[in-house]
Amino acid sequence: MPKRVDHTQRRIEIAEALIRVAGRRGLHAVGMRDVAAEADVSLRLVQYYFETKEKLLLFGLQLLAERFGERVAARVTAAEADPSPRATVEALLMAALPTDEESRTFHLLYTSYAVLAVTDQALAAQPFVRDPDAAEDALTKLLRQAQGAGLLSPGANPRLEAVTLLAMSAGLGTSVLVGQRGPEAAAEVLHHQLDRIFQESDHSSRM
Amino acid sequence: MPKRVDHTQRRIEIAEALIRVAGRRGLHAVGMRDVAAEADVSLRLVQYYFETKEKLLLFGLQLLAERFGERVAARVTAAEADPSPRATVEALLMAALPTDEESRTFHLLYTSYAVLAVTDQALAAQPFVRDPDAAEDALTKLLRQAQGAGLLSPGANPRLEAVTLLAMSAGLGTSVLVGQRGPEAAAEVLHHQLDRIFQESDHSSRM
DNA sequence: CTTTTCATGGTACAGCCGTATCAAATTGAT
DNA sequence: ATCAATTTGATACGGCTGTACCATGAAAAG
Repeated sequence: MPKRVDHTQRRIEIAEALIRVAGRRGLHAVGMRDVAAEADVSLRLVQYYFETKEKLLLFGLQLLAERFGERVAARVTAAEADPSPRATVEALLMAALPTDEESRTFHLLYTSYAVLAVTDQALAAQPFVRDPDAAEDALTKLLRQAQGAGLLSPGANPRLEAVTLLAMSAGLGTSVLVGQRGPEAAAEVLHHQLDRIFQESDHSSRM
Repeated sequence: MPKRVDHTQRRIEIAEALIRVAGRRGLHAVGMRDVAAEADVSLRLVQYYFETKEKLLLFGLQLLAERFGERVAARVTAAEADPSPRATVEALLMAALPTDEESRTFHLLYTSYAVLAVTDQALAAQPFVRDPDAAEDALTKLLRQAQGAGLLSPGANPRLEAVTLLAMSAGLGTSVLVGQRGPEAAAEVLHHQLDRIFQESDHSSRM
């Protein structure tokens, strides 16, 4: 048999090129030829590994979500060195803000995909909802643990707070993306909200 | 001189057609011919009133923002019949959620424009930031008034809460748009957040 | 060797897009 | 009525897009 190439690896390389060029010029502006040029391969090769553009986009979305999930997971894991549950929660939420170029690209492209999914059924069939739900579950779990440790303000509803925090984080992320405010300002808002939920200090009863 | 037509009116009609078809098929999928067909005029006419597609898009965005601003203002005004400041705030935030078709279209298109503006400088130059800032100012003002009336929880920061609420509303709106949750669930989250901010004596909360 | 099968390249094609061009109506002022 | 400004209409053009087609290079198997 002829030269064997790891298809999956090649597909990843090409999809990474897609993500790069889309992050620069916008998802709407990227064509097959742009991806080929960015990946430094021929147009035919892009067609070879992804028969159609739609499949390329789907794979790109998948890869994007995967990569970002890993990024968040890594930060959360790193934060778990800190015994404080709040640090973990904070790491999770902050990782979602478009602070550096990588997260900025993620935010931009994920939003682009989401907008497309509203009117494109092929994208809508993709697990767009699954990832946010996973984040919701993970955050809820963290909050529940904190609640078990008596760190949460009384009467807090972990799931509700998780939804609230994630919605805030997403909204703040978008506002940062469009330049309405800087990442620091967004972080501050998040921080303040965490202060409210993790009401550890002003509990004067120590018996 | 020939038949006099109100140019502004015609431009509005055509831009409305743009908004309709873009709300249905997505902004990325709409072309000049689609707009012409939707407005039931010839392609040439669309070119006549908007020399270029870019100008059409810009005008469409402008109209969209204007219309939505009026919508929100109308709801807020209507809510002001209710003496409770909270009702006004609630009206403002709820009007931004994609509950019916009109607000759904607004959310979809505004997000589409915002995403485009990140990589397109012509759109970025548009006052994308002005409108959110206006909403922020308006909401801050409302909260300050409520605070003056002693209705807010102690130590609340009106501006910070305004930013928080709007970010949440935007994030929740997106999640509703992509079908992650229903409008009722989003409203519930918002409602709960308002319960927290408006912490005074247990008012006779109607509804 | 040859053969077979995968991998790559170049290029052509049909279609759509925004825009430009060429005409023709319509209508108010002279 | 005539003229000319304004508004509408049909169509053509160049460019770009995704995809299909045909060919060739490379390397393992016979």
